[in-house]
Amino acid sequence: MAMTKKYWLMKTEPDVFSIDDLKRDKTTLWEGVRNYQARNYMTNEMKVGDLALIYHSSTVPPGVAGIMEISKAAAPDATQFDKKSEYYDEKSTRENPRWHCVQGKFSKKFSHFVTLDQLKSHPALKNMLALRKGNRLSITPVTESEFNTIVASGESAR
DNA sequence: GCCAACGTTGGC
DNA sequence: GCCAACGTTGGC
Repeated sequence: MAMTKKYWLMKTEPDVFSIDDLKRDKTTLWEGVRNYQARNYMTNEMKVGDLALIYHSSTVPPGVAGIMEISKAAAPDATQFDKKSEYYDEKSTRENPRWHCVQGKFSKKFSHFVTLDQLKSHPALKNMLALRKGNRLSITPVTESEFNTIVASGESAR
């Protein structure tokens, strides 16, 4: 029996890594997550074939830029062992790594960037986890209908 | 286990 | 650059 596909929203600062970088590179390791709840989503719940909305944060305006498909399950994040990396974690060991990351592959860039204002004003998204006040998690689950609503906005002719 | 102090996120 | 909201750390 095939597992039900899950949907996610994953934040990235496009100055660091953008949907265009993903399109160019084809795949990416989602390195640098240093929050346990976000990590747990990757290690415990994300499966190959899941789809993630790529959200550009700290931009004007912020919003959803496209879609990435999860292409490899979570594995230890190499940057935690790299002393030169800003993601280095001295408390992490190779025997017992703290941080993991999934691999994603480019799926699509929306023809229309879906801004945070549009997300907030859409009735079908009023319960969306990522939009709740104070939510700073870089990875959040998205329902299938929320996902489809956002994709429809991103792909709509305007 | 509590909680104050501190650090980070991310919209504005 | 500000700051609300939240997560993490570490002393006790």
